[in-house]
Amino acid sequence: MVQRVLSSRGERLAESRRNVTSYDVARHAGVSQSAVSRCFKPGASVSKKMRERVMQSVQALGYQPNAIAHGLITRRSNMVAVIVSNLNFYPEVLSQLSARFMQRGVHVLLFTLDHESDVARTLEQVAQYRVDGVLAAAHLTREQMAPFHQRNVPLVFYNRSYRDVPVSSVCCDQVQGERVLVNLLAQSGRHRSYALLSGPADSVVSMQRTQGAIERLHELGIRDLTRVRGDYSYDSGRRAVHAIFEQRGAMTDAIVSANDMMALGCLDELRHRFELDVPGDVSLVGFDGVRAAHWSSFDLTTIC
Amino acid sequence: MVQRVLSSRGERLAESRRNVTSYDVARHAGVSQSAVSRCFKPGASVSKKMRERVMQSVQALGYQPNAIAHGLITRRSNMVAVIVSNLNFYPEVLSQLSARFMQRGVHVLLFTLDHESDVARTLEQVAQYRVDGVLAAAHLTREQMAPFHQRNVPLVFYNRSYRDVPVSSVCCDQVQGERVLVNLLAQSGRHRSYALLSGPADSVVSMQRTQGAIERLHELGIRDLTRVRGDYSYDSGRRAVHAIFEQRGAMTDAIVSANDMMALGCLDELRHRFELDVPGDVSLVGFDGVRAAHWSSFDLTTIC
DNA sequence: ACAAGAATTGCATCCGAAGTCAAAACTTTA
DNA sequence: TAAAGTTTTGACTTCGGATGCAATTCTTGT
Repeated sequence: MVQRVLSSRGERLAESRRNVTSYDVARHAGVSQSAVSRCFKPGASVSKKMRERVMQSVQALGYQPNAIAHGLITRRSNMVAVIVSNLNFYPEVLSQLSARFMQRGVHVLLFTLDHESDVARTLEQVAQYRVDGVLAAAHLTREQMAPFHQRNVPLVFYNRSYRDVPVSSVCCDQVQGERVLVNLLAQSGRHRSYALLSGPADSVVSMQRTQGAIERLHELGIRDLTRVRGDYSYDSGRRAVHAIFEQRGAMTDAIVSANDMMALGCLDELRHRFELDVPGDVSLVGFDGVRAAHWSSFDLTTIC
Repeated sequence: MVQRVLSSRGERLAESRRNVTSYDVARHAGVSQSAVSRCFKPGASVSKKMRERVMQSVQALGYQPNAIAHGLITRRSNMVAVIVSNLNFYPEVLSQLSARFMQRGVHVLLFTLDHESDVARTLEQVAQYRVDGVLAAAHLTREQMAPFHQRNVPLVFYNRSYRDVPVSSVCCDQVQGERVLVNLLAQSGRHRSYALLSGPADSVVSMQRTQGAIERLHELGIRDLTRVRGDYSYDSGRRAVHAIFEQRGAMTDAIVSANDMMALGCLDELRHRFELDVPGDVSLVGFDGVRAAHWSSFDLTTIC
């Protein structure tokens, strides 16, 4: 019975479009399928003669091992999920990440979040692909992390940390970072009126940065603070300048932005629309250290 | 015999860490595995009662269908490979792409190329994952495309086209585009000396754009042309300005850059290091239409 | 040349879900 | 209420490669 099954497998080789499998290679080389499989496993027990014979058939048939089948049996997909939010997307980081992973034979399965709304659905997908690890540049609740811990899937956060939850994360201290930036502004001692430009309401990172800024400003005895909210984009930074000036006239002479993109938007709007000098008339700090912030047109004060 | 196998499968349920499978759900709900499977297939023949019973067990056990196993049997991985080169990486495009694919239940498996050197290895990986389609923002030779055609895997190129090879590609006409940009420079009629800043030597896109520029400049009777090469990066744009001025003194008053990033580098270097006015003293055109090109600090002339 | 040991090889089975097909359960009709 | 038709359900096989184990072949030592 089993024999019949095996032989019918072989016979079907004749069929057209099917992908070449290890059985096909085995038949062509006159060896067992196990032998073929072993030839692709580094460090397996295979004689030189066998390896040659198999590899010849591999070449002849153009065999490519099926990573999906491999993943099923070994329970390792050799893929890591990278979850990024569409809004604050770090291109350099992603590209470097992928390159480094690929060097180690791991591939990046990309998940993007439009709004934090579909996090749950996205996490389901992540779970279904049985990825070997997850790198999240997005906020997860404790409940959302749990499945990964249960299944022993490494979960690492990028650019956000959690107090009281034992998860790995690669990030800077958002609160402390913002305090440092505020200090830089304050130490010149010449600012009359501060504005604070936050990110989206549901961004934990924005919350932490904003908190750091407010704390430090309060400690420094600064009370006069305009607060506006953006969405992390360049354009929202430009709009924010208008919002700020509407609230306070053009008094504001220091702006603390929750990220670099918005800061760049502010900067351009201040300089080109309002014809103000930055940092002469208005000082500005960002956060993230994106490439563009260092370009000589901007030379934005930023960190991370 | 087969029965024993099945029952031993069931018994192993008692083991600890294993992922919950459809067999586990079936056993818990007292139905067959096929039934569980059908409950996850839209439009399958399942009674309401059955679906409820199964879903209850699914909830109870926290079952997540295994996309790997699903992919193996259906021969559809629901993944598309996106191959991008590390150098010219279009963040917005990638993020939009991923979002749109995800809406359709397809996921992006990311492949990055450091140098065009490891293309072959990368393509092997792509093949092994049995992706349902490939989007390549990189140059492939005819031989490298062949396997995809043979296996009927849709292959689409982004931002590069091939003459005489029947492949889909989404891109603009590089040659014509550059001709248009040259026209824009030329029509002012006030430029004495042109410089052409190309991309990496192995970039076909750069070759085409450069070719378009040279053709058109020649047609316009412009002979005085400095040529330098960059690597598509902002920094290489800055360096290029020095290279250009070393070759021609500061005569050059029009620069055609093969992409926007380098153009922005040029622009910043011209303005802030050489204190020249752009576009007053030197005119500049890019190519790609990246976001930053439209920022008001730059307002770079670009297309695509 | 032969036994003991080491290195290879093949058989059978597994990974986890999907699809085929026939049996079973439920409806409708006469 | 029995026959005929329709819908559900389950048993079994399949996808393609990995692996434990026994069988086989190859080395060694004597």
